[in-house]
Amino acid sequence: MGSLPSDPADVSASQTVRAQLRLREMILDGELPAGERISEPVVAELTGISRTPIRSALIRLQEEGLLEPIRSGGFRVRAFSVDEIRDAIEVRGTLEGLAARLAAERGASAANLEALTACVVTIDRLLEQGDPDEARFAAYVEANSRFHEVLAASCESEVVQRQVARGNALPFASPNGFLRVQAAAPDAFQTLSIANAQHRAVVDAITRREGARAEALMREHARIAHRNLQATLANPRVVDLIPGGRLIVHDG
Amino acid sequence: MGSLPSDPADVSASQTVRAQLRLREMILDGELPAGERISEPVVAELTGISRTPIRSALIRLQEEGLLEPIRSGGFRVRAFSVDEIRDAIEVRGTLEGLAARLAAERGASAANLEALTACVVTIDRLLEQGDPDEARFAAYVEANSRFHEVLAASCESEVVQRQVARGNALPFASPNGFLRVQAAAPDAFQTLSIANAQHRAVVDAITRREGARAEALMREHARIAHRNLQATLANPRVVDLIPGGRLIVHDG
DNA sequence: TGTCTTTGCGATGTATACATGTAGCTATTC
DNA sequence: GAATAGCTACATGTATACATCGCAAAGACA
Repeated sequence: MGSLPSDPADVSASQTVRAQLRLREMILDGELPAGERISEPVVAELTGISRTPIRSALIRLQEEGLLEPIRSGGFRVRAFSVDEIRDAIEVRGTLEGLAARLAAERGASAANLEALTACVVTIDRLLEQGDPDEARFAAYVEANSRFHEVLAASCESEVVQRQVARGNALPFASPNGFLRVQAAAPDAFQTLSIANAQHRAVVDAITRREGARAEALMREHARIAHRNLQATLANPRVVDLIPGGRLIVHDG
Repeated sequence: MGSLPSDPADVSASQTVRAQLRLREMILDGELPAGERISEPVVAELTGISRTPIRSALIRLQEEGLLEPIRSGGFRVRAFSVDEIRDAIEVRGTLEGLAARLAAERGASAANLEALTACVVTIDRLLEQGDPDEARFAAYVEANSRFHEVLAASCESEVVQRQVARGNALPFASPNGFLRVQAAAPDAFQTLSIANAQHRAVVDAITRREGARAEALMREHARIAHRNLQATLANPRVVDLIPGGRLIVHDG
């Protein structure tokens, strides 16, 4: 009842889930700065949610990797070095590569292959339309998201799917993490075209049961994010285009 | 105060940690059978710990993969199909392979390389002594554990290390999961020798900065567990030799 | 003036009380 | 006899009260 009515997607969910969503949002938006201790009473007051559900949410966010425990108790918002982001991207690529390989070796269902193809086609059409406006960009994010989601599901392994989701948990590691800066780059069209060509090639590899090829492609596909990371660092003004950009610590 | 004095490793830790350790133990020992809902008041009574820390522990164990949420609320002990265990082993191999590759490509520290070699030498000496008694087996477990631990640390990446730890979280996926059944097999000496030869080869590959070789070796190394899993299924009497063996559900 | 000590505030960790919702059982009716 | 409806009991989700521990600030003493 105490929760603000402006909160989105907060209806008909438990306080714990609401707290988790809200806190993640606050962290990614920089309302809770990196390195700062999270005070339970303060965020309880801020969100209008009592301490108990806040507590549960904090534990989940720690497991998620967004928070780190403090020795004397409680949590603080984690800061991410460039090296850590690079490694997180590599982890995602490796896990998505595993999913692709297993999908190829074990055979993906016709439904999943169709869904993957549909995503590729959608993205191709969007790219044909030239410079993206906000609506087309949202459609692109949606299709890209769905491609990676269906791919993880294509190996029909809950265990793998779960682990891939964990690999994507860090905001910078997610397939959509750097999408906004990617789309804002001068060579955006080319990069996005290459990315979608990789999508298409992966679907082809899975269809032909070529596991090693599918795996290598997904790994390389993830490494596009490395370039985007570099671009982000070179042009600090775009740091606010990526979720949680403020959490990046710029060390030597 | 209410906790049983017989509890091991329970001194000087928070109630939450105690609860997590104790609950994990109870699940792995079969005290809390797979599929059964975990009743907070019951385990609170059983452990002498109040509901709040129990709650925190349950959330952590869910993130760990040992529990699954129930739609109407609460958690139940997860059952693992043979396929899921197979996939979990594959995930571990993939992540340890990543760690090995990065260690090779980036170069491992002299200290880590020495520590890895020390583990290999220790295991070799233990194998030379013939049939293992309980003490030698414990030493073997210790050395094997340490090898995998140091390997994960050798890429100097907290992110990778963390993800490897997550991959090992499921009891069957851990490097030591099937060690007892492996040591009890008739061809135990040969299998353990092969495993240690793989250890040695990985160290060699990392030293020579041969990333692809190191990765392939760790993947194949993990797959030894597949054979052990088959052996376990063929001889149901050894199911109690592996931690959490009772959680395996035997479907067609 | 600097350092050490002490005091106080506020945080977390823990326990418990309360409300709501669900599942299972029983009784009644068709 | 079976099915349905209602009730009971117990579970979780939530809120809050309490104790302990850490940290910071202020004051006193050398």
